[in-house]
Amino acid sequence: MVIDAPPAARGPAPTTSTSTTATRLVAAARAMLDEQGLEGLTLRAIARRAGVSHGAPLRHFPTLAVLLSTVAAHGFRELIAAVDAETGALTDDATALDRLAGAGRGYVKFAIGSPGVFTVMFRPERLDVTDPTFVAASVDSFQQLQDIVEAAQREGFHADVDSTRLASVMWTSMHGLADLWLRGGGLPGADETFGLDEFIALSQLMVLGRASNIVQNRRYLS
Amino acid sequence: MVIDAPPAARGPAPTTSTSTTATRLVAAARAMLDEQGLEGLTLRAIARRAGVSHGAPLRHFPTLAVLLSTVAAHGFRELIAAVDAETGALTDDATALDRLAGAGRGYVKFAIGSPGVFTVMFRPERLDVTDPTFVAASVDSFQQLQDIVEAAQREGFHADVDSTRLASVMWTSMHGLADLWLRGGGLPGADETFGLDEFIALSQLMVLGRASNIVQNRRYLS
DNA sequence: CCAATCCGTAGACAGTGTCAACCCTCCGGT
DNA sequence: ACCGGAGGGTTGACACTGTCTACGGATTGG
Repeated sequence: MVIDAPPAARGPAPTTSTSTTATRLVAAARAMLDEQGLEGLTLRAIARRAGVSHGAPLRHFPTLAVLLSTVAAHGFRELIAAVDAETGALTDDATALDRLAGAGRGYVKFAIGSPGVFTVMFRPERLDVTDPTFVAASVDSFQQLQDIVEAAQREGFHADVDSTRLASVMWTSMHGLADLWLRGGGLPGADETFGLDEFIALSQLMVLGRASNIVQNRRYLS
Repeated sequence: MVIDAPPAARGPAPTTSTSTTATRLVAAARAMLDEQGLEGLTLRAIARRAGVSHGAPLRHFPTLAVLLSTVAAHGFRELIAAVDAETGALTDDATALDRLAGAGRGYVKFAIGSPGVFTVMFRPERLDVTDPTFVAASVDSFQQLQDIVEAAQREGFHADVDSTRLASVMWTSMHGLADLWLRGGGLPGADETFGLDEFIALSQLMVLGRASNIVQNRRYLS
């Protein structure tokens, strides 16, 4: 019946130590998001998947919204890692603006690669948006972006603009692309020859300007 | 008990003709969205608000998702009107790029002014995204944008880019701003001196370039 | 005039989130 | 050595949800 690894059959702590019921609930929710998205993501279904009774989750999370906030917080940590991976893959001669473009690519590719978690991260109606670990993770994610933006500003990119506000605008441009792409499995005008990478490049061409496209064109526009 | 205008007390059609049960259900859902957003937007609550029994809605909409898709379709019609109003308010010497900027302002201002409907319009998990009237309304909304984009291209704005794809990118930039603004009641860096209008202008400064900002600066940046 | 159709009702059903009662197991203090 | 409490699991109940079905009354077309 239980698909994932069943937990403590009963009473005693398995004390594998990294496989507490709380973490297994979060993992179960995460797995369901990957497989089915938001659909059927209920408290009881998560509990079933984790192999516990329907009342068990409330011993660890006061409410479903808090459980999902924990999942979303993990999502933000993964997002940070994905952005790091994308910017870290740049060659040494990359400019700060190239890194900013890389951060945008990392953001969108994470969203499209993990649509379930990404979606729940931006469904405030299903989260407890005041949950401290959720808030901390999303603040850290924004700070990561702001750091990159500030580096680009030091190289002259819109140096006169407040860096927080500039980072906000960078965020909105990539977020809108990710959100609308996810909404309908693409965007008007997308086809085999012009896919996600091309849309990212086009969007960044407009937002970041031509200067940033030296690297982008080399990598993504043939 | 019933807050809105009660419908047919019983049997006979009131035949006010524009106040059928179907339209009143849509109006009730719309009113609830304006007042409480997504929260508590259930089939039965909509029925209560419309003054009918909980089974009545299914006589007119096969499912809650279809009812909400109808509400969302209305939202797209309103959005089209809001964009028309914003671009129509421009003076005669406005360029096509100014109109494009106006369309963006209209989009974001509609979203922030009617957050409930706007949000449901972009919650595919609560809609039947195959509903024909929903699809038609959203297609029309995109077409409206594309027409404006094409006019700007005729004036030289990124004339070499496919107009559908360019319109998609314009859409994502404003949509991301609206979505993230709604998510937290603002954006990092917003305050009394730098609000929504300023974020719109900053975003458009980057996406549309400096040329479009003659009008914008005059109107929104002091 | 009468049958069919429309459109409303009420009741049932499975499933939901949350709460309360219970119960077992572990651990620290005396 | 015991025992009391806490932690963390169980089950059952509650109000509520979306949808289905059976029912009933009015309107209307043949």
